[in-house]
Amino acid sequence: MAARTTSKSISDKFAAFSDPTRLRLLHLLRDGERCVGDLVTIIGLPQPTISRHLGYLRRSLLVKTRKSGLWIFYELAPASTPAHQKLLECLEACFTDVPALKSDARKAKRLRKQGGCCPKP
Amino acid sequence: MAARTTSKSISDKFAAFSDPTRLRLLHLLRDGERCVGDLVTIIGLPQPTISRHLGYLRRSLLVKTRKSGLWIFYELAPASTPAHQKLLECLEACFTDVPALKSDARKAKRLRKQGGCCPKP
DNA sequence: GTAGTGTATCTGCGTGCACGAATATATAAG
DNA sequence: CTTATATATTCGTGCACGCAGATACACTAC
Repeated sequence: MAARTTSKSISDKFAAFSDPTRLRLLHLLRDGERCVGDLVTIIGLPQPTISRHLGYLRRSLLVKTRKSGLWIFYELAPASTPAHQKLLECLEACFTDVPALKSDARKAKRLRKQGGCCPKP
Repeated sequence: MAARTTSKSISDKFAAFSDPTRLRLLHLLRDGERCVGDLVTIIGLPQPTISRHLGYLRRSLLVKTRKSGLWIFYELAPASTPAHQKLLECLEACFTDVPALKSDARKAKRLRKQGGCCPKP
């Protein structure tokens, strides 16, 4: 359904939300941008896997990227439609449904304090 | 991801929302229960296709069924979690995103007046 | 230039869904 | 019991995804 080319349909956004790993990524990005390396550290899956999921999120226009030297920072895209806005609200609500989100949040907080893997601009 | 057996995870609910036909079915059920035949009439796809999508929605616990004689009535299931509640709110918001929903609503209203294909209990 | 790090993409394999077509189940009517 | 109607399921094909591993690309440092 979600093609390899940029696809802005709402169905593709729902599809993006339908994978637990992508839900974890989106949830992590709620408190600001992150570089790929930090996301890999927090989630604990291989880097190519994380990059593939981030690519999926980018193509469904759920995240934006910013390049700074060697690092690429991902952040949530602002809501473009009412349905997109409601989906972002789902993200908050999922916190009680998906157990992994809680431990992710703990690791994320710790990593912020330590500075992460890349220089903060 | 979404198994053929009953699956109550929130990811499967997102997956259920990620198909345009299922989005149309869910949207139609917002104003009360419908029998399969009426849904077929409104959507305009083959009956086995509609039944297959309804089965998917049933397994993800998004709809409930009620049997009455020869007919099976489908209706939206009440929200079971905060995320489920937000998803139902997405349904409203999708109205502006998915063009098919508008013409579905027109056909649905007309069919209500005509009584549909099955006796109303 | 070479080396090294951060990120993205490709390859191969397995699984599950979408669809069309045909068939199966269930209830009702004669 | 036979027929008709309403709904569900199965079969086969094609496609897109998930993962792991290997590799390619981009930028930086030396």
